[in-house]
Amino acid sequence: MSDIRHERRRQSLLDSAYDLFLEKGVFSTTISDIVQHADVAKGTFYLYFKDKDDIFHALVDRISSRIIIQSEQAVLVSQTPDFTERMVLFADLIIEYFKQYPMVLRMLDRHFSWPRLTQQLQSSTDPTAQALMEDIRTSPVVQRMGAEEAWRLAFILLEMVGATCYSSIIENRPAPIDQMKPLLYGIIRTALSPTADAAIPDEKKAGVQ
Amino acid sequence: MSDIRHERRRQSLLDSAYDLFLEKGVFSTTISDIVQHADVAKGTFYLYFKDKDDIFHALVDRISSRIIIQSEQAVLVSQTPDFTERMVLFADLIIEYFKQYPMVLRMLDRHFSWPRLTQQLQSSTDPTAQALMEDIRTSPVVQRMGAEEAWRLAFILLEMVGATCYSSIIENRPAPIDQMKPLLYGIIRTALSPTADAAIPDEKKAGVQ
Amino acid sequence: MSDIRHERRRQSLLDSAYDLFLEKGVFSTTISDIVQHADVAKGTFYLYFKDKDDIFHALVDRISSRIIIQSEQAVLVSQTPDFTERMVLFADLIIEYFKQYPMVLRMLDRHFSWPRLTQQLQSSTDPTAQALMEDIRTSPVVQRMGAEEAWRLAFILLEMVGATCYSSIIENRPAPIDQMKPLLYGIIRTALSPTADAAIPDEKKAGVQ
Amino acid sequence: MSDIRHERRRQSLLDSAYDLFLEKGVFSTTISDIVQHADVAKGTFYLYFKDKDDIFHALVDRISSRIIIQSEQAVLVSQTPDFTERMVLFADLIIEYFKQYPMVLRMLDRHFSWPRLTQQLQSSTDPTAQALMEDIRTSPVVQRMGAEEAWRLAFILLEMVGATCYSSIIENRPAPIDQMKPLLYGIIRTALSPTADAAIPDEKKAGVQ
DNA sequence: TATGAATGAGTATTCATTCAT
DNA sequence: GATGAATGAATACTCATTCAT
Repeated sequence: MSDIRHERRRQSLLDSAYDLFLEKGVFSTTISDIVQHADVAKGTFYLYFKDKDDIFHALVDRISSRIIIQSEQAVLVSQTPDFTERMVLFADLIIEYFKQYPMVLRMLDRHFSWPRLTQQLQSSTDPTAQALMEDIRTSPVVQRMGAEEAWRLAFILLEMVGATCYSSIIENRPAPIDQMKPLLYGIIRTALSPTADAAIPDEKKAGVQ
Repeated sequence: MSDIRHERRRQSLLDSAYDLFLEKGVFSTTISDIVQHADVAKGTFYLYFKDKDDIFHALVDRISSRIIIQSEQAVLVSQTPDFTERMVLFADLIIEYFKQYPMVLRMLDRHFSWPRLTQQLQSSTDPTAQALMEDIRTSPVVQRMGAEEAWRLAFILLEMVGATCYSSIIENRPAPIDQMKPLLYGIIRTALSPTADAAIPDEKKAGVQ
Repeated sequence: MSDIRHERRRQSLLDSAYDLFLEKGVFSTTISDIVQHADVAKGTFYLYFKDKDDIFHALVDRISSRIIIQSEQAVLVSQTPDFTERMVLFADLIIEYFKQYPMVLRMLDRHFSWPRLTQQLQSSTDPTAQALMEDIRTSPVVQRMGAEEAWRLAFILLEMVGATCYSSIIENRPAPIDQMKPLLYGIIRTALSPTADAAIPDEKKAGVQ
Repeated sequence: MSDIRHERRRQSLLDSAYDLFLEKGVFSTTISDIVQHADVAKGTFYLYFKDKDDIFHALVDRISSRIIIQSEQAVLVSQTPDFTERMVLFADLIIEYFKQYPMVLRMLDRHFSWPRLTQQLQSSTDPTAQALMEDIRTSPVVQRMGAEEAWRLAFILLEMVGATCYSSIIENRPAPIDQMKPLLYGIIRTALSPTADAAIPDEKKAGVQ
């Protein structure tokens, strides 16, 4: 299958981009750098990717998926019984990942994002990804709020975690990430707990103005 | 006063950058564009700013301050008695601003951020900025959690609002901003309400891992 | 042969640089001028040379070689029997060349130099260059002083000729080159003559101090 | 006297240029650098010098004079009886100076030159400079060859020494300066000795061609 | 498919010089 | 004389993209 050769080469370019983006930053890495490091010809790049932005987003997707799946695997292993605590653990594992690999976080440049992921994860054949999807689908939160609403909530919480990681770990503000964690987890817990629903206002109250 | 001339010229360059960044995007705007639009010589730019990044960040600060102050003014006018509701209103006004001026949001490119702001606001002589600072300082949340902790909470909530605005308004996901609002405000209300504190775990529970 | 295309293009850039350096001077000639005159794209220049200095030195080498070889050809044609007189004739031909093409001398800007040349000439496949090398190697001076010492002497004499040409022809001092010639040739003759050796002090006398 | 202030400031600019030219090279030093280091305003520079070239040449003259005078002083102290040996010693002292301060040699960039100097020295009121002039004027060489011819010879020999120093000390070729010295001094000795005159050809023989 | 030489548009930045104060 | 803010011309160099082989 030439498809295998094709995919292997594509991955080789992604690997190359990953190394260089981490090392020199996305901006300073040129397509010349990438092909040189991947040991293919200049023109070959364009057979696989449209431009630097294209390969960057493909890379963001790959990394994000891996972080998500890796974290979910650890969640499954932990056999945490409570859904909310599973989600807190999930968030914690992601934060720990970024703590350990801050350069990855810097590279992602706030592009670590849930919605982009859900698309991928939902169509993923990876069993761990499917387990995560299933866990959320059958969660009490979805049953209480409905799937749509629950996804949005999950989205907001992940954005919150991602944005806070970026500011705290990369820009060192407003405080070290370990001091931000209790607050983040507190918010996640209350947001997912049944009592939290009460705080959600009626539609009419939504627009405060 | 040569200082006045100096400041006026600086503002003129910032105005020029603002117009062009909004119109053509930050990346596509060149220093040449900026000086031409401001009607000063090329070299003059470098007397005021180091490079494009420098003027961009100066601009982000200026815009962010203005949005904050403008929103706080409306909050003051509303005479909302409850602190939590003042904060929800404050968030709402910011969201409405970005809804109305999505290009500003795009321009800020996720750089609308609380900590960068607090530094400025705290040293600001603007009465509205001082009123905001005072309101937070004397809030029940600060009294309950302590100033440090409260600032971090505020920070997280603002990051959450900003990140959600960006995704929702600019990238149209996962849902229109009006559908995100109830969830955001719910989270803000519970986070600021006294009962929320119960959800904040002890230090020992913080590290889930 | 891609090598032939490559070399042809390189020479074309050198030709272009030669024309412009002579016409406008090295300083006033820009890379843009060179590529325009050579009718290639800007970027192409950088595939062949690092910067203006790089092409300048490549050009100096090319010109110097040509002057040397051309002069040696005339020496061979003259069938001058005596080695010393061959060398004086050789110097004279170089001086005459610079007299005829003062702009070349100006362009070389005192970079016409023997050691840089010997490297090239020694590895040259040009029969005239090889004849020159052979003539020197088998000269009585080499036999008397040893090769090392003789090369150094030749070097000093060529530096002397070059520096005097520059001052005399380009800066008109201290006198017209024709009035400098007798002195130069006198020095060359005594330096190469057997009796000159007597004047070369012992090592101990070398450090006057 | 405002003249004193003027001269002091001029010297201060020259000092500044000297420091910076040595440290960063002539090319990389800007007029801004010079005025900043001299602690005067930009415009002031132009009250004293036309441009960078102007101050550079003023500096070359100052340095060259100092080296010459300093060397002549040592010659006078040595009380060497023979004129030729005084000249060899003089050359040696110059070489030793450049050996000790190669950066000065680099800065002079082959502009250390006799004719430029003679003008200055001849009009100099410095007693050492006058002693040097007098020594040459009354030398046997001048008596034998005539003043004109002798000056030209001196010129050639100084050019030879300067060019050889530059190549040897700065560009390390063709050999260390200490190995070049015996040859240089041999040439100087024979050139100044009475027997050397014999080698100077008649006018008709001058043009070898 | 793959190559990599050639392209050339595009831009930041420097710095000598001026001149109103 | 002295200042230094303002000027703006001038230029090197990069790098994404193409296309003939």
